[in-house]
Amino acid sequence: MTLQRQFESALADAFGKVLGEKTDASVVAAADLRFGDYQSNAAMALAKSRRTNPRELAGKVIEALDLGGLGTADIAGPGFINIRVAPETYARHTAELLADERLGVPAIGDGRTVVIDFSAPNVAKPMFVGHIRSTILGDALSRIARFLGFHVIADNHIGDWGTQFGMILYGWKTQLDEAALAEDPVNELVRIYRAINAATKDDPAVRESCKAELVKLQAGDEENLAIWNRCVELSKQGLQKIYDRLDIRFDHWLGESFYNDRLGPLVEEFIEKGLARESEGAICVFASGELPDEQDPFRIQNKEGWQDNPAIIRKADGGFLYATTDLATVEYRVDEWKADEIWYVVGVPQQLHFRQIFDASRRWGKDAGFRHIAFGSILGEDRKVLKTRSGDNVQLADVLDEAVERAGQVIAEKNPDLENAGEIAEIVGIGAVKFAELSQHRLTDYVFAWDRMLALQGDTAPYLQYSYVRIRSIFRKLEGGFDPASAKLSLHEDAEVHLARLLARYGETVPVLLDDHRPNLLANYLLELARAFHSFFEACPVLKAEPEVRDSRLALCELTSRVLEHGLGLLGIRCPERM
RNA sequence: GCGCCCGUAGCUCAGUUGGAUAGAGCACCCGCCUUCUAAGCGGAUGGUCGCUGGUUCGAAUCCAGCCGGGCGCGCCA
Repeated sequence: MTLQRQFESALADAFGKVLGEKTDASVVAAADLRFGDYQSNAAMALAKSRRTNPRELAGKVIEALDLGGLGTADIAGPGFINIRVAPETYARHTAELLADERLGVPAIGDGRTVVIDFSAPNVAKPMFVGHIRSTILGDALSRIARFLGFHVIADNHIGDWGTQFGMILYGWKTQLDEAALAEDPVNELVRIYRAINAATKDDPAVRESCKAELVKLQAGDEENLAIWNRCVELSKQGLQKIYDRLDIRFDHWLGESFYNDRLGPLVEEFIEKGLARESEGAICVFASGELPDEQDPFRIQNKEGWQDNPAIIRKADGGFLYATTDLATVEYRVDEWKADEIWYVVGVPQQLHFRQIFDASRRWGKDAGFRHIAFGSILGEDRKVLKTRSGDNVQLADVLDEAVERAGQVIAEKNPDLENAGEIAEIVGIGAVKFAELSQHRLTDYVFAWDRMLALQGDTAPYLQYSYVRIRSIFRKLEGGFDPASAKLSLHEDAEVHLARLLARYGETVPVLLDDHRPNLLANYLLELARAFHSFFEACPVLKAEPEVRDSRLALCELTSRVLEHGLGLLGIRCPERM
């Protein structure tokens, strides 16, 4: 059990004795080490509701408090209860964590099934930097949820059926370069897409031809279906290369096309059940009237007052849309996969869309714990959102290449004799890109800048990886064996105690990451841990210390390297042995 | 017009859900490599947390109103 939970339990008992009834007493890591290791504001909160003096209440609680020798408690200010943990407690706790393969992290998921929808690029287009957020965030959340005991289904809902296929089909038939296709399929698809896209702008005839190709495809024309199939396969192979580099795997790739057959019947079902009706030629889902207007995602207010803001599920021309596919997808995930929760890792602009989908799904009887895990936009230098459609967008593959290139330069400079330099540059460079994304609050918009995303010093993945590397280096130079399982720890130096203090907090940090789906809290924790380690490393020699001190410090090093490697692993970032 | 998000050090950003003297990184300045990897460590400088009120023992955090920025509001995804 984490120290935090032990203190909460002891404090709850003490409050129970004093107040004569069961209460919860939350304990958090102290804001400032001068106040102790942990603090509780429970006395102030409880005194308020009971109209008693908080300091007095805190005093009685401290008298009744039994910390079992883990530490000492005192009162401060208006009624804070501060807990100071004894170094021996940290020493013992560190030894316990070394024997625990979960590193102190409780499994809170309880086997519940959660479907995570992330990345979802369009086929026949490369991934741009804009895709980085959903892809990396979604993967990290998948790893975290899995470790916390959820049954995770990672689903890549690729855009394999959009209207862009009209242009691609027409381009394929009129100007495909077979040699270029063999060389670099995705690039060739992009080339014809762009060429036709440009042509449609000033030639209505081309536009009509594209539309005709799309209609033929949707009607099941064999030739067009075969071309479409080929395009999707080639695109998937291209995407897989990037996912391999990013070390990302999906359990399913059920794209839009997978739900095609369901769309027509779904719309009919919605009409039959009175969930949707015709309006201006289109079939729309409107407000239920069950909610007050201000809570209803299908109603928004404007000059004329409350107005319907429907989700269109069938166009006037009979075509289906984004909302239709998303509803079919919900149905499949709830009925076939028995999803208890569905998380959508999609940008914040689509908030309204998801509120409508979630509400419509519930009224339809397809209920799950829906979560739109929104994130902010990546902006260009002009502070405008990077548009996927504009041609000057930066490709994700180029960002990765540049990151690895820069990491390679640093290695050549600092450690020219390093073996496997190429492989390590890949681990470091890609780690840097991932960490730049994950260390930030997900809702923050940011301007894309090479130097910022590819920084290798300061609060970055390489900083964390470097602390791991320093530890591995110690163990390589260690003569004779060391058995972490039988290590006896005694902590004397401030740097030792502080390192142990942070190691104890890993199990307190990981479970809260999913409260609001924020991996950046883990990034913050890991940076703090690595800072503590680097300070320790400078202040406390390990190999040259007396045998008992040495073993104690080796135990700290061992646990630190395990937590760093594990924590980075939850973010999808690997650790090299040397760098 | 209505809704959502944002405004914190010169720059980029955190801030454990209302706690104590608001923290990191970058940049700048001063120190530290014959001792376990200097992608590092120690120190210095740097803030009216957009503005004004309110709620209370206590507000960067919650509420209201302004100012500034981003995004979204019927047949794209």
